[in-house]
Amino acid sequence: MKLIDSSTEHKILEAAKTEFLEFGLYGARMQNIANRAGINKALLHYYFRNKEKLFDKVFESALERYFSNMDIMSDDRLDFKERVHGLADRFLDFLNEYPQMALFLIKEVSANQILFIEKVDKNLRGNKTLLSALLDAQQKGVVSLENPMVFFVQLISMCTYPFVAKPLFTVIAERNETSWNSDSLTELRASIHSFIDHQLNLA
Amino acid sequence: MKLIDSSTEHKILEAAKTEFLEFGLYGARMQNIANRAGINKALLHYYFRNKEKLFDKVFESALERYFSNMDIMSDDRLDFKERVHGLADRFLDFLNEYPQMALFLIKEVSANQILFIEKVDKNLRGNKTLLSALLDAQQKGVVSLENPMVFFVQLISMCTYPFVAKPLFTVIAERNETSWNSDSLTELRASIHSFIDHQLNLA
DNA sequence: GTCTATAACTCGATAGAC
DNA sequence: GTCTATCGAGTTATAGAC
Repeated sequence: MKLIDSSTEHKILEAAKTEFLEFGLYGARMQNIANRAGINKALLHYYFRNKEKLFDKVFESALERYFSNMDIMSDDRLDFKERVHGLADRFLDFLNEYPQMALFLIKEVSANQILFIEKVDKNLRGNKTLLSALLDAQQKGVVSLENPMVFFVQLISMCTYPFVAKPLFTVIAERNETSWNSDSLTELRASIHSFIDHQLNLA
Repeated sequence: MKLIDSSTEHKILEAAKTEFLEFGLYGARMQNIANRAGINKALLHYYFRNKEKLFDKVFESALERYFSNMDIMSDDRLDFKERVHGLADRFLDFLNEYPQMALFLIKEVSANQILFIEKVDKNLRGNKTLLSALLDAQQKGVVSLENPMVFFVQLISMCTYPFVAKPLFTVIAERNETSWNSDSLTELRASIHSFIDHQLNLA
């Protein structure tokens, strides 16, 4: 693990991240990445050999950032329900900061499922994820859910899809003389917390 | 409105639909579409002039199919709550039949929001949509929601994202020795109906 | 390491025969 | 209407000078 990236390499990765997040693997242009980084195309190949390898690096770091939110599921200072609430908040904050991230990950995971499986294993070895924590808590009687997998899917869906489909929701809201903005997001967050409480208290 | 498409034109549209749904506007290849249709590239241009015009036709018919699910919001035989339940079922059935449709629409709407706005107006003139029906019902006191827009977003998210992110959920489920299959979908459906009941009965 | 110049290739589109 | 052949724009990738 290098502590300081060579400045050029770092600039390229930042530029590539911006470009790939916006346009995806096939839509992105090596020329644009070079321009953003303030260098020329040949250097991209000097540092990363080809487009796919460069993309891989970006994809990997995006996945890493995404899964780093799961840390909270192992936080000893919190009880189980607090962890679930905390994770929902983390996801919402994360996607609010990087709104393109959700669609990017979904698009590329769908396009290349095998690459994704490999990388997930790399990122998650040993760490608790939401689903494994839910199954665990269910088995130990900490919570009593109808179906942990369904709860998991619903929760992730409510946290993620609003960002994935933001353009669609914005248009539909405007057509109906209402809006989908940061205030709505605050209210969505509150409603998601109610949902969690309601589901986890069915015990 | 032609009753019988010339066979070639119809074959091209079917082939284009398959290709565009899988790869999107930029990922799709005219050569692949020609191969699927059993003809050659030149004929694609003879019938549809260029790639974008062909895509437009496919996109438009996908949108039309998607919004046709909204019919139920104007069904006089049902009361308001039945309509909402019915619409959720329709969406789940629709996406179960065309699982790639959700991601396709999202990708292309995000990539070309303006085209989408035009086409939405074309598809929706006069018809009730879920959101407009919710706002209406709220105003008339038929239901009493905390925030109709938030409920709308949550409901659509729970119905749609499980299909958008199916590859992701499948992988994560397998990692945890459980599964995400058609049985899970039945249980998801039940849970969504509970959610609707719970939200609409807060009055 | 960084640059310029260009090779090699992909792909949408068109010309023109049948 | 349908085909073969080919053009030309746009892109990734490489050769080679500095």
